[in-house]
Amino acid sequence: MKEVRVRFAPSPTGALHIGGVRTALYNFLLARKHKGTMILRIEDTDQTRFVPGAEEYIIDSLKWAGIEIDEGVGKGGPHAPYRQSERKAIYQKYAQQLVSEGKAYYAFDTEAELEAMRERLKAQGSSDQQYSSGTRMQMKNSLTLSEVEVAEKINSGVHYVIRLKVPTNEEIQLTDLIRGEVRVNSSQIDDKVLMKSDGMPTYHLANVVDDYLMKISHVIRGEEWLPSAPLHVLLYKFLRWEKEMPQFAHLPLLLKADGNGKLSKRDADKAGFPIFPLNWTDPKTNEFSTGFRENGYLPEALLNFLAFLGWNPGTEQEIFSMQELVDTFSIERIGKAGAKFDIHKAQWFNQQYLRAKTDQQLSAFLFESLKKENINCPEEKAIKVCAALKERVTFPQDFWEHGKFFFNAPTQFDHPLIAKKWNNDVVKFLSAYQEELKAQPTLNVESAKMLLDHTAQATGIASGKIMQMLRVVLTGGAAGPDLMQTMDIIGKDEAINRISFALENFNVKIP
RNA sequence: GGUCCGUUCGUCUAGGGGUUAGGACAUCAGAUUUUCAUUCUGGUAACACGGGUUCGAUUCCCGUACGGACUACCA
Repeated sequence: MKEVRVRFAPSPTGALHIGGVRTALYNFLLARKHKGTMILRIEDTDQTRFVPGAEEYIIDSLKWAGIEIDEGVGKGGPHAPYRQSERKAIYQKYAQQLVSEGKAYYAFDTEAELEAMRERLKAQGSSDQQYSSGTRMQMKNSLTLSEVEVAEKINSGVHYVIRLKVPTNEEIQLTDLIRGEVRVNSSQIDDKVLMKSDGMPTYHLANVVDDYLMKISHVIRGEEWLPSAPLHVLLYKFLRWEKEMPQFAHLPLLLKADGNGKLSKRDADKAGFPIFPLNWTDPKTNEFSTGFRENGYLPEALLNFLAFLGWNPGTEQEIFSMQELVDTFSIERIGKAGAKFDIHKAQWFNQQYLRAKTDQQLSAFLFESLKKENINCPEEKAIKVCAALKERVTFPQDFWEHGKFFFNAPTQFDHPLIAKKWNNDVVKFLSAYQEELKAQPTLNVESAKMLLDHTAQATGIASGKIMQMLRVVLTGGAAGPDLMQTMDIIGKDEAINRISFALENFNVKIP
């Protein structure tokens, strides 16, 4: 097998879509598996759609996700430059070659003339309104104009494009690694523009030329490219690069979770989950979008989730480290059908990955939140808090969200619950418990529990009857981690303070 | 409209001419627990439809339906 060289080739027209991350991932996995090379190429041939910052965003996103680039933009390499806008002359050369060999031609039609053609064909009831073998002889191009006219036009600076002269009625066949044989009759393909009037190539030309020059072995891209793949095959043929033609693998699409259709930012917004890896503010519209990173998704969990959208190892293992993905991945096991994007599963992966970390690793997440809140905390306490909260957390920020009461006395209490459960027995029990706590030199999980049992005995009130109120008193809420553990973490003095506060303030409500 | 691609539980999917059609997420119920969560146990739930081929088809073939992509001097 020849050296595996794959490329991820986004265009810098905005934030990187999550589907793009998956495409990049599959490319990366194949490269790593075969000790090949992962290339990042920026396809910025459409100057009108260029968005400042998008390229950096793409690079940052891949870096965050752990998808490493071996060669390309931001990295350099033997085939530089890797930004297509900087390779204009190269495409120009091949386009000229095709023209001189009669495989492409100049076209001078204006937008209005193209529109008129489409309208005319439509009116005639023609099934397709393409600029193709059937219509090209009625248009203004170097096939219909004399050599002199063409030269005149070009010299006068009139805008023109170069179009591919697609042959009539020729069977074009390609083998897609995922879909098998795909056959298309060339009559279905229109005379695609290769060079635009601004001197830039279109995707089709640039893509084929670069893949050839950069010695790409596998083109792994989204299914939306399948219809134009035959055109690309034709280009390889016309350029006599058939032998070096890469293998194609067209990935199934990522679909929206409910209903049908391609996953879009709109759907994600509606369902309340991100679709971009990192936060992004569109410089043109100023529209802000949240990212997976800022929402608390761990990159390794997101990647694991993404890897399984369209691919599976055929075993029952679900949790895969990057290395395991590399070892197990194969194009043959990529499915054909589109996959709906279900954020629940992504959350489950996140939870799994979070739980697999040590309490100390987890404490780093808590410290991030504490820093924002300007709270100092010994590492020992942070670790204990994380241990207590570990099983009930999906995102890193949950440690703070679910554990605020470990650092600040609650200011809000579950009033309906208090109204229902606060009674004289509770007051009697908590008063006694408070006294026992005061008499105790140190408080830990064991002594808190021991004292609780002792208080129950002394007052004749079962501790089960007051536990929920004790929880509200200490944490403000009705649910949370083990109470004895909670008391151990907040400490003796704070526990006593919170009980006193409740005794003084909750008492009022008892008739 | 045309071309191309696709279709197994609600979702991600395994499987493949003869299976009790398997797993995971979600969901429901029970158990455990001082609450919630976790954990454990169990349950509901799928081969789009119609023809062939075959002793037998969810699996192979052909249609139909449905869905999707593409149909720009966008990628």
